[in-house]
Amino acid sequence: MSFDTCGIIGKSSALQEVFRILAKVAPSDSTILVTGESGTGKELLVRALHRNSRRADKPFVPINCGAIPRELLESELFGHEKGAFTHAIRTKIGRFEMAQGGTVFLDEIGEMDLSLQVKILRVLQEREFERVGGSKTIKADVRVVAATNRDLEEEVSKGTFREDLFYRLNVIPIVLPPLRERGEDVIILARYFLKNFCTNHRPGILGMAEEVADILARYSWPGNVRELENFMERMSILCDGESIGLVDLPDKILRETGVEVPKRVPAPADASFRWPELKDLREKSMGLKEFLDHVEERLLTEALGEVDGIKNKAAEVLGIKRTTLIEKLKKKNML
Amino acid sequence: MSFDTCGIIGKSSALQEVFRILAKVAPSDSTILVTGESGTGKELLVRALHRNSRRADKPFVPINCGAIPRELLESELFGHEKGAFTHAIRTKIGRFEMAQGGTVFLDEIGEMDLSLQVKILRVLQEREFERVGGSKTIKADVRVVAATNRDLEEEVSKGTFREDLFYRLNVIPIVLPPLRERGEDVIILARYFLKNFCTNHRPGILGMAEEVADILARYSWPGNVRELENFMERMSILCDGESIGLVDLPDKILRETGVEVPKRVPAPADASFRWPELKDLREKSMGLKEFLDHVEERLLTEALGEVDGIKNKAAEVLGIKRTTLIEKLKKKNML
DNA sequence: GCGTTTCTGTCATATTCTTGACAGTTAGGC
DNA sequence: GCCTAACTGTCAAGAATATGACAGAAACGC
Repeated sequence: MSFDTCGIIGKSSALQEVFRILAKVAPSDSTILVTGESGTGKELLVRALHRNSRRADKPFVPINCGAIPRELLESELFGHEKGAFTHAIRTKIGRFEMAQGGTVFLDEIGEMDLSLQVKILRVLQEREFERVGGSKTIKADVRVVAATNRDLEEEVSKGTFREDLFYRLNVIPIVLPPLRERGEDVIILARYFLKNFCTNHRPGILGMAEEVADILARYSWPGNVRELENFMERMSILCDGESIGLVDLPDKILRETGVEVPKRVPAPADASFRWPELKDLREKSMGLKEFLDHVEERLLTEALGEVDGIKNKAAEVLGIKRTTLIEKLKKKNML
Repeated sequence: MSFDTCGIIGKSSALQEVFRILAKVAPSDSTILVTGESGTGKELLVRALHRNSRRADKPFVPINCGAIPRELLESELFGHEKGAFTHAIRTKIGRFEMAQGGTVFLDEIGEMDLSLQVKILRVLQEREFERVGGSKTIKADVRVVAATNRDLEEEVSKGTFREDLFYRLNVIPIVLPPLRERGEDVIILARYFLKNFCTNHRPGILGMAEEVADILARYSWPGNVRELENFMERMSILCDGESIGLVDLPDKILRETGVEVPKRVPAPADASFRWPELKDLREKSMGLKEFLDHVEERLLTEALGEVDGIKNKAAEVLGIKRTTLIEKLKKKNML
């Protein structure tokens, strides 16, 4: 579908469904409301939306409505004229103006003051606004995307969120699934983060045993992707060996997933991995190229075996193109 | 020096010295006497000589003087006319005639009858001979190379070898060193043979631990290269595992080299080699290419470390060209 | 010093590898 | 049957790699 996912990683059907919707709505200018638990990557999603819209080369202006004191938020959004209030020393451009032609991302819109909600509503309906303390009306050629982790319908019934604004925003609702519902993605993301942290902050490479990956996949990740990312960073710093083992996992995760901690006693190290060394080349009387070829051949064979000879899948497992795999097999007379 | 060694393998200074001489004398037509224990590869050496001579595209005719009954040897060498003796049903061309323009290799010349020695001498001096029972004198445009594992000087003093022939042959003496004096070559050859037998008669690859190689290098190899070759073939058939271990070596060799057999008990398998598997890629979240690159990088680093950063030597250790090594380092930002 | 050897990096060339585009097969689903 | 989806191999072009030829720098012997 040629949709730029801008670094959002995952293959779960839940996520793919989100991408499907996103690809459909991105080209239009419709207002979008993204809902999802905190840490599910809402901002990333909206960035992707922007990048795939007609406004991609115009500004993307995110603003976290929950992080800014309500007194300041208005002038932040709309700007203010000089002398509008104390400290308003000079005229200031607001986010909506900065975003001309582009996209404004209102994060945590559920935190927004009722009084401000009206002004946002006006922007959505009339496509215009005024700076704080200003009288000139400014046209707003912006696409508005909002996000929240609250249940806005509930806020509406509690009276803390304007019903009319909710309906305006909720033209296209997109629900970002929590990590725990993205199955396989946990492992993909975990390995991705681990690798990232290693290349940046570590000599050598820290691996993760498959049993460990399985446990992580079963954990609930209440903090979603953000929690996972932090967790992998911690692991990359704390673990010394070649690979993250069961013993390295914090009790919290082990308890929740109900794993018997095998104690640090056994250390079987039966057939654990060891990077090939020069002496291994010598032992097999191979040159570098021949050795690498042989390693490659073994991996090709194993990959093919694992997927019943389906070259298509084997190539994916190996992270190479199918045609590349075929050419390799040809070269090695395995075809 | 661009000398084609025709499959003679080794780097020992003893052997290099032989090559040096060989390269010098090959282009000339001088008679050569190769001395060396049995199994040192005399025939191979003479073939190399021939191939590097001006006669390379003419016949190379070897004849083992010790293997042919003396009654037959003469007619074998010089041919015979029809009816020269019983069974001489038809005229037969001898080896010297076959070799016209090429090289005749008289192996085990020490075994040759005194009466025949005279005729060889005539070939060397007059460059001519007659077929057995023939009267026509035939010109012999051949280069003669002789070899023996006996001490010809001793044979001369015992009276079993003609002094004049000895001096004629011994124009250029080449002494092929016994394997036990070729140090490092034992290991090179052992690995070479092992690899050969494996590719031909075995699924998979049998390696040889470095400790084993060290022991082989210390053994005396009375049968020289031939014994070593046979031995490696035996190993390739008898050993089951990934690699030849101390326990696989016959007592004879262990006793001679004074090695304590560590019994079959321990089997520590501490950090023994294991070919990388698919799960190792997954554990490190690498694709095939990235993984191989990483293995390569580690090996490059290790090789460089082993030779104090001398890229020239590192390349040799790895069995690649120096320039290739440099390009690889460049690509990996290690330069 | 000076000649010789050894090691070095660069560069152009030849070779090999990778991949996208294509077209043909097979296997179900209906 | 027919359609779709997944899998297959081929091929050409572009990217990447390997290597021979070169020339400059260090090391060595004398």
